[in-house]
Order: sequence, then C-alpha cells, then structure tokens
Amino acid sequence: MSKPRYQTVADQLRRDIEKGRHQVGTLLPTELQLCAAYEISRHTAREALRVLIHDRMIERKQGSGTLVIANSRQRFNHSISSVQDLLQYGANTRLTIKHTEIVMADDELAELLGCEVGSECIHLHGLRSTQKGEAPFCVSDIYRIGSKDPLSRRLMEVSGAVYALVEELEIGHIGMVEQDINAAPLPTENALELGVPKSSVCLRIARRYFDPSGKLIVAAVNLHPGSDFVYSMSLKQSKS
Amino acid sequence: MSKPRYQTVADQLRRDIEKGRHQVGTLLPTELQLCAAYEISRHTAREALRVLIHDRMIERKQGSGTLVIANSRQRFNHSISSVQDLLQYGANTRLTIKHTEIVMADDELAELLGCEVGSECIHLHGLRSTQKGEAPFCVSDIYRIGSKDPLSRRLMEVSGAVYALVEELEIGHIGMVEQDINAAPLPTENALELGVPKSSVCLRIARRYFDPSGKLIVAAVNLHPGSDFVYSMSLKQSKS
DNA sequence: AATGAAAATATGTCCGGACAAATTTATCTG
DNA sequence: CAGATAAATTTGTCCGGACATATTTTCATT
Repeated sequence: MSKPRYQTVADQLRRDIEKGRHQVGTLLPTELQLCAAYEISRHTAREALRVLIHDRMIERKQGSGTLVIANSRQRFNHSISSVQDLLQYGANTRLTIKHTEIVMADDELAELLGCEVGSECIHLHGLRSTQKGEAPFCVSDIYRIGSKDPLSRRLMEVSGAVYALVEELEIGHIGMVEQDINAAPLPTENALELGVPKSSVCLRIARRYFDPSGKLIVAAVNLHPGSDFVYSMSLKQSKS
Repeated sequence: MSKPRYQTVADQLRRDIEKGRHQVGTLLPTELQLCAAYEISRHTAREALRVLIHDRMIERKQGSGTLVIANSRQRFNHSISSVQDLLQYGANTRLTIKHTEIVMADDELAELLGCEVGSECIHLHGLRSTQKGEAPFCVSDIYRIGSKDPLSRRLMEVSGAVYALVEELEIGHIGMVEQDINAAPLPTENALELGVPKSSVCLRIARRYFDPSGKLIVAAVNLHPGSDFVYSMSLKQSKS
C-alpha cells in the first residue's frame, strides 16, 4: 500500500530538482549525506538515485559525484524515449495559437477523440516554429472533448499565447502518449498558412495524451510539409 | 580491470538465453538457485538480473519469478526502444527481395550512403509484408557501398529470399541506427507494385545502420502508402 | 608556482541477514 | 469436486558492514 522508502526519497529529490533547489549542472548531495538527511541506509539511497538515473535526471560517476543533467520539464521531452524526444520537435519549439473555437465532432474527430459524433469539443489551431518569431514549419491542431470543464476553459484562454501549450498547462501527470504517423495531402488552407506549394504532401502526426488513469486529456494533430521537414532520429544500441 | 562478478553472471545468463538453454516464455532460475549455482550473494544475483532487465531480455514479478521475454535476435528488434520496435514493423514482418543490381550512386543515393557520386553500390529491391505470402504493404530498397566485399556478396546472394534480411545476415553487432521520416509522393512503379492508386502520398523512412565503430553497414529506404498504413506507437511514461 | 605523492572523498562491488508482499502450490473443508 | 485457507515459494525492500576503484583535494617538496 505505502510507497517504498527509496521511492519517497526519489520523489523528494525529483521535486527538489524541479523546484530548482538542485540546479542542472550541479552535484546532488552524496550518498552518505542522503543517508543522514533521510535517515536511510546507503543501499536505500542508491536505490532512490537509481530511479532518477532511469528517468535520465542524473548521472553518476565514481569518485566524482552525482550530476543533475535534467529537470522535470526537460524530462517530459526526453525521458519517454530518445525517439519521442525528437518526435516532439526537440525541446524548444514554440506554438502560437491562431484561433480557438467550439466544434461538433465529425466522423474523423470522433475517432481521434474516442467520442460520439456530434459531441461538443474545443479546437485550438496554431502554428509551430523552432523559436519565437521564426517561420512556422508545422500546423498544429489541438482537440479536447467538452468546453465547460476547467481544463478546457484554460485551454480556450491561452488563445494567442506564444509559448508551448505544454508549458502553459503544466501537464506533468501524463500517463501515456499514443501516436499515429502517416502521410497525407496538405490541405490548401494550411499550405497557404505555411507558404508552401498547394499540392505538397505532408507528414501527419496525431497524438493522444492520456492521464495516468487512462482518460484522454487532449489530442493533437500536426501536419508537416513533407519536402521541407525531416524527422531525424539517432538511436544508439546499448553495447553488450 | 576485471569485470564485476554480476556482469560475468549476466553475460553467462545472456549467452544461455541466446543459445536457447533458457527459452523465451520460460522462467529463469530463482535468485537463490543463481546464488548457489554461481556462488554469489543474493545481492549480486539481483544486480546481474538487473542488467538483463535493462536489456529487456527478462521481466520479473514478485511472487512469480523471472520470465525470459526475448533472446538476442529479438533484442535487435526490441531493445533499442519501444518506438523503434514498432517502427521496425514489429518483430515478424517478411521481406521478399524482388531483384538485385549494382548501381552507380546518384546525388540522392550518395547523400544517403555518405559516399561519392558515382561510387559502385549494390541495390536490393523488395516488398515487405506482415507474413509470408500475404499482400505487401511497403516497398523496401536496401543499399550498400561496394559490391566486392564479403557482406555485399552475401547480400547479393539472398536475392529472392523470403525471410527478413536481418535474420539472414545475423547483424547483431549494430551500433547505431539513424532514421529519417518524411512524406513523399509514391513513385508510379511502386504504386503499381503495391496495387495502390498512382497519385498516393507515402510515408518515407530512410534508415542507416552503423556498426559499433561508426562505419555504415547498409542503408534502407521504405515507402508506405500513407492512406493504407499507419505507424502507431504507444508510449507509457514512467509514473512518478 | 609547479609537481608529485599522499590523503580524503565518492561511487562501485559484494557479502550477510531480516522481514514484507505478491504469487503459486498444497491442504483442508464442505 | 469446488472453494476457501494455509503453507511454501519468489521477488521486493531495507538494514548493517567491508573493501575496491576512480576522482578530487591537500600538502609537502622542489
């Protein structure tokens, strides 16, 4: 029922890193200091640190110490997997919401959101760029069932915001991400928005974000003109 | 200098699994049995098993035991990451080589292989299906610099083979996989091969396989008709 | 001040033991 | 035989200690 002690310590350390009490690039307290601080054995301290290693928040080096290499925000981008990392457009892309509306789900949207056709949904339409002010490389549409619940209201409010939605929403409690990738013709209106030829093909990435209980939070569809953007990912196998 | 003992035990267990002495789907010896067999403490046995967990070769469950979930061959498909896993068409797709030829690298191919334009390369062209005999869902082109070295000769020989190239080549020593994903129009001849409409867009995945020293082994380009095939991946975040 | 050896520090490996928690197996009961 | 209960099994958590190995710091020497 109750959490293991090493997990409690790991959670606390994670919070400390998130809150900036341990900055990226600095060293965490040593094992023995953790033992004293939390009144645990060295083995338990090591287990706790192992959790953070697995989350790619720290790196350890014999004789040197325990280095903080990421905080939670970066973790959202990096720790699912190195592929997901890159599929999420790198850590530093910007989403500019162009308009927000309430829509009734058609067939396609109903399938994406897993709801009834005709359900009331909110729809955010935006453009994504690598940096604030730079030319957008991707059209991004975000959908959510319902318009009256608190999260939907907050989503409607960020209309026009120039920073990543993820940042605004602080959705650190995501449990699962489902992702479909396929190719599609780029709709004319989106081609005009992005300034690419009308008949371009595009890479379509549809993502569904679920909370830990399995309930869908939002769905997002991103369209990338195929010839102009390439997803590149490098994976290194663990050497035996 | 010398390997830690848990590493030695992990290596031995890995070999046992690879050689089939411990089949996938069966249980590994219990911790206490490993302690007795290798004359190690339980802690060391657990460390050894942790290595194999990290390699995704085993899964452990309290009260139940240690299940073998993959051998080395499957590891090539599964252990890079769960996304890569799915991007590699699952574990059980079949590649049928339709023809083999020696070509001179044009601009595009030279970039893909990182070689000079005009270099002599081998080119295998094939179709990929989920099972032997089933309708193909993807066009697959494999390239390699040079035609006279042993690996190229072997590659030429598998022409017409109906099993996965990876299986034939036993390339278990891959160090890195680079992967580009974009969208492209599907060439007419490929559309005819796959029996899809001529003007279909397609998902293009170009992969480069390197050996541990960083030398490129082969490059592969796969084209998927966009409307007919969807890459779907589910990722579960580690719960905090 | 620069060098090099020694000491201190920090993580890595390995052992022993004990109890907890989850699962499976055996046993008892109706 | 079916179902509940108890026992055995197996992994998980946690403690204590010891020494090894890599790195950093200190300090004496030149």
